[in-house]
Amino acid sequence: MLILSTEFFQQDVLQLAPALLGKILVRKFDDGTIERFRITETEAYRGEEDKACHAAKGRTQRTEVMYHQGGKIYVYLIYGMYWMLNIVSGKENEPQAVLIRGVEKISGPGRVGKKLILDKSFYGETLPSSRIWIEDDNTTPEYITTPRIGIDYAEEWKDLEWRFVVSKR
DNA sequence: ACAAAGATCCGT
DNA sequence: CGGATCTTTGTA
Repeated sequence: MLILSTEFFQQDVLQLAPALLGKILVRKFDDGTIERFRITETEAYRGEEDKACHAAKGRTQRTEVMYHQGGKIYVYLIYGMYWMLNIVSGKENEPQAVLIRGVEKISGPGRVGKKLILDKSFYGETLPSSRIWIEDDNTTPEYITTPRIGIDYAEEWKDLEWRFVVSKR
């Protein structure tokens, strides 16, 4: 069992997104309880050219952390009620992030954020931190790729197969 | 200052 | 298929 270092997340998002499948997302809650969730579904968002990526709008207060070195957390509130968990990847000034879309027994990024009790205070937090980190137990599941979900507005970028899902067996 | 849309989920 | 619910962003 190994806790992934900050540097691990500095590889390109198209490498990191599938590499995170099978890894274990660990959350230590305020009451001291620790829970582990194996990652089953991720998506890659890459660069200002990617119309589906929030950084397509450039460097703003919200997207700032995506321009940092990989290893930080990017959270944002969507539809007024769901906190989406992303891991910033790549090098400085390469806006990228991996969206954690699902973990074992929990499908959907909104439900993941709810289960982990995320909020704005996680924005910019560096992995590993005292209350959230990712472990590797050398599980490398098989997976399939599909287009990303919920980005129909992204024109020619909407069909890229940048969603990675562990395949059942 | 205001309006519009959003990397979603749930109930009808 | 529509409502919930509020932040971010663009436009004036």
